[in-house]
Amino acid sequence: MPELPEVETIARDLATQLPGRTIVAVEKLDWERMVETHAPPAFQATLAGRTMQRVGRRAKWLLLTLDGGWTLALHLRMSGRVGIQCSNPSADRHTHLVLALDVLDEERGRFLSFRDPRKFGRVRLLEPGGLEALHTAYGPEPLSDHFHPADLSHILSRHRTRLKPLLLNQAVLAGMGNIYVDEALWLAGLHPLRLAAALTPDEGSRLHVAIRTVLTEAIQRGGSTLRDYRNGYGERGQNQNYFAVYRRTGQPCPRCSTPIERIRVAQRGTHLCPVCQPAPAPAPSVTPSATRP
DNA sequence: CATTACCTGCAA
DNA sequence: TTGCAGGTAATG
Repeated sequence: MPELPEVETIARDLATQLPGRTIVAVEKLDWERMVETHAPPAFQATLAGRTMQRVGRRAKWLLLTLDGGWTLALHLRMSGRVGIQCSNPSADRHTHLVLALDVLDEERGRFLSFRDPRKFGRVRLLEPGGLEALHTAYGPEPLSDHFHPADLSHILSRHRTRLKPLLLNQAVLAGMGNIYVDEALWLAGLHPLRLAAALTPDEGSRLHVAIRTVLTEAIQRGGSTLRDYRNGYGERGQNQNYFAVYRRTGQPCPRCSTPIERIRVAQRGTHLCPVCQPAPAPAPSVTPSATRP
């Protein structure tokens, strides 16, 4: 599901609603494996009475800063959805976590919910040390002011792998997923099977621009909704209407009109324009070429 | 690096 | 019925 732009959009929405609100109780928790750090009684005991101070994001984690140095971290994985509701959503069979919030007035939602039909989503309740570990587990934030072309060049040069699996690796670069890797590689004109370390300096800087452009535009459009994703208000994103290649197999490339192809890379459906993204030279054969005169 | 597992729902 | 899905961790 959500990649960086979707999680960022949710975080910005929640940031207008949650700071200052107090968690009264865990109203529902019916999928215990969702909470990785605590058994349900300790989870409830630690959360109850805490006030939310800030909402942020690191990689694809949504971070709710609580008083006392705690952080509630939510990962939506493939089908997770987070939102604030005025009426209790606990009856929904796919809503596995509901936090009851303090009552302010009729307008403000009183329930913070995590819905996830596939049950891949995860929750961690972290002390300061745990938050540090979470931060160091991930690569740089691609939209940070500190992420320069040289940082990407360095990443590319020190990995002997192909572009797509590299960009999907959260420990190397945080926040890219299947959609935005395909889109960024198309924008940069690079085939997903190219070897990272073999890019020219120009190709590296094109990729740097492409990554930041694709992510920034997706945030401006409120993220991409394929099926499950909704922002903090339950609304769909619009970025899916602007995909160049993702899930556009057979449709014309926006740049050259060649039909988009779909291949399998790193076990993921991968979309590309065979003209704009020329395939790398095939792996060297074991025997020398027999086509010599 | 590839495969499998984790889950459910939906389209082909 | 099969295969596929926005992610990641755990295996050979």
